[in-house]
Amino acid sequence: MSEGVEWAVHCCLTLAWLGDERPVPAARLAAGYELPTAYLNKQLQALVRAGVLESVAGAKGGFRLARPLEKITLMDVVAAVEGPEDAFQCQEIRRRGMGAGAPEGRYRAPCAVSTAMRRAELAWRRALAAQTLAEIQAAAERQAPDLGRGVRRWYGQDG
Amino acid sequence: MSEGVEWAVHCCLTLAWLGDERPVPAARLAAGYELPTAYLNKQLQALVRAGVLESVAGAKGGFRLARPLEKITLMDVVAAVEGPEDAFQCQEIRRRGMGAGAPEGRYRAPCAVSTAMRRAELAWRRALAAQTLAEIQAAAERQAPDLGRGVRRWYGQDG
DNA sequence: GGCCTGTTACTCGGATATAAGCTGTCCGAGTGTAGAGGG
DNA sequence: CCCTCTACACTCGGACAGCTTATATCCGAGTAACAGGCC
Repeated sequence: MSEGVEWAVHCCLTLAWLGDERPVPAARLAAGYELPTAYLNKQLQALVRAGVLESVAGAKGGFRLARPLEKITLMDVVAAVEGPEDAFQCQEIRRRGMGAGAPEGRYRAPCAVSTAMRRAELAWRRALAAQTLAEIQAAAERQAPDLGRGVRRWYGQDG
Repeated sequence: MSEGVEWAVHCCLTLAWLGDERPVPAARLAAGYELPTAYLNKQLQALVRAGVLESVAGAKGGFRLARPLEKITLMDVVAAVEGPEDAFQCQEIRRRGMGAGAPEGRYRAPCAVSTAMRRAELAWRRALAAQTLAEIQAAAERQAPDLGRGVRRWYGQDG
């Protein structure tokens, strides 16, 4: 899996801690985690296309959350970065080779292998959609209650 | 996800339909689905290393199931082909940049983002482990009851 | 003093190189088989 | 007729290229802020 997912989630949490007062530039977010600025910008653009973030152009511009953290699920972020298509793609190899001269209606029903894989992937997607970023933020603050304050201080220091 | 997973599952089903009378060469299995022989051989070797298949060397050699289909889960096959490591790898970016000068015990607990992603992946793995290849075979035969006969006929034709 | 305008600096956004991993291929080591020869 | 030895052909197994995808980077279009000039 692409590591851009981790970057995206952390950036969303950071944006939430900073509040929506003013947008945060990609370069600033990248500095906060020592990430390559331009490449992180690419991931943020994907989040904008998915409707998770909003981008503000011009001076004092940057990115901000498009909606509150309670309404953003892990599924939204993963789908934005990794793409909406399924990880397992059935190539229908059952029709090739020995299955070439099969009667017409044999392949009417989807491949049993594909069905089984899709069932597992659905469980994954459901687990992702069941968790909002707000819950993750709450879990992080349960570990370190002053995390939000620390983020705001770091961004206020020289930003 | 690698398409070798689909190949591996279909080959296991084929081996089960043919029975354990005699091992089946990789070239024969590849012909059955019009797959590149040498590359399929690579995937089959991975299954052997995982203990799912057994390989027989020499003339009249080939591959056979190491245990009955009821005792092989989708998880076994996926882990054998894709590798046992998790898809989501936490890079611990929370420690970099703004989190560099944090106190000692802050990162004692695992990252909340990583925990959330791991939870979803665990659901995926559980769904994979809950399905045996025998159940998939049963589902396939429910769609086409004469599938096993067809496979045996094709392999008996010129093999 | 207030308003308008031109400049400017800063931002996003997409087009462009580079590296890694998946896909595909090839050849050698090993081994069971089959056949021939001898007892 | 049966046993043994030898040569062989077939198999797996790992080492070697080609290509798609992910990673990283750069530069241009656009825009909001700001300063200066004009009313």
